[in-house]
Amino acid sequence: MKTMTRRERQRLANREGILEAALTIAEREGWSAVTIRKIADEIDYTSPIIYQHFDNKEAALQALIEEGFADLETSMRRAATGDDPEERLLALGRAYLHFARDHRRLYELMHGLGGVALEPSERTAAAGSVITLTTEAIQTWAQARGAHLDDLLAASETAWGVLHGMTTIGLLPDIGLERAEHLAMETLRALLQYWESL
Amino acid sequence: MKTMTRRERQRLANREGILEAALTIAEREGWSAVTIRKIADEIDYTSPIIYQHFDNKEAALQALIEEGFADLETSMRRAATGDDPEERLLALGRAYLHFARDHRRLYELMHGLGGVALEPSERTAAAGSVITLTTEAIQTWAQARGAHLDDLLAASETAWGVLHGMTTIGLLPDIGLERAEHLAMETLRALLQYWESL
DNA sequence: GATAATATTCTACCATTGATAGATATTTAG
DNA sequence: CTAAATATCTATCAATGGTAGAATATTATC
Repeated sequence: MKTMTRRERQRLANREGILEAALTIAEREGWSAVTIRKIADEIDYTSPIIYQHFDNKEAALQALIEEGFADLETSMRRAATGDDPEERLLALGRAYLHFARDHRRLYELMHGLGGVALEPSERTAAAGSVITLTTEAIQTWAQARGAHLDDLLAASETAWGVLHGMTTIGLLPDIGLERAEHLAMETLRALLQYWESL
Repeated sequence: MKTMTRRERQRLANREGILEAALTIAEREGWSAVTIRKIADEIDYTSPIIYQHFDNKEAALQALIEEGFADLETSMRRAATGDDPEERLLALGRAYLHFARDHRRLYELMHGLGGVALEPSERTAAAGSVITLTTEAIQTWAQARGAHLDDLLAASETAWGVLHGMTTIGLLPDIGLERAEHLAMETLRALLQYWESL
């Protein structure tokens, strides 16, 4: 009996268990309700345990952010499978919006929304691979189309800005992520046409 | 002597003084450093005074947000003076980015960044007039150009998303708001060209 | 199997925060 | 000059992030 409880605990009182618990609480009550004590409660431990796995609350959330960007990258990679370079770019964008729809709270955390203060620089670092992915897709598209894009990085940053901007307004109750996805797709189409015309 | 101090205090211990103090602290140390006690210190009072003017901390910040959107609207109105509808739209966008540059911290607060949790619905309400302004400018442009825009609101939301998205990435240290402004302008141009081609 | 060594977990505490009640000063009115 | 009204402060609360050290459980040693 006791051993059983013990084993159960072992399962939760590790890095991953703590992060899961934090995310669970955030999904229920938002990020500002995520406290060390509630996380500890969620995994049936007391608060000091958390500090054996993370230096502080911020470090734990930072870990979640990194996991989140890794997941986002995976989702985007999986989505961009088609042959048509333009369709692949749009699929990348759709995957981005779908990630936000399916992991709202995590998306909030990853972008400094939801009442958690985190250094922007650390968030940027985590976003790096997503940018790289987008840059590659744009480069492929530009080559296929014979478009002459002098600043590839700028194009990628622009796409990123568009996706994040539309997602942010899509998170507002009046607009919604479905509509935001539509707006984002149209904007991306507009950008591709524009780049092709340069 | 005492009267002097008294008068000095009177000047600060009102709604506006409190909001000014909060903003001052935020400019110095960021929003998560803005505490009731620090605000009180800044205006040479003790903390309970704040609650004579605002129900709670959130209400004070909400008031700042509303002031912020009103300021943003004013800035944008002032900027959009030219005759050419396209140039006016771009000027609107530039004014948006310039506002973020000149009032970084306030912009963060207005958009839920910087570690302050606020109901998105209230922020949306405050943003209403900016949307209206943009919508009008787009409508004028569409009429002048004979562009057939079936969903004017969608166009306006798109522009808003682009501006906010580019601003957000511009706030990141690696990119900067100057570059973000350039990217935003290009995207708006792309959108106008696209809308015209519909 | 008892006991010492080690690892694990908890209790008790600290300073800071948002917020409130009630005491104390200060101004105004009679 | 006193009394009512107003303005302000002190003292306190519960919740938070974080830490030290006590207590418990586990493992190794004899």
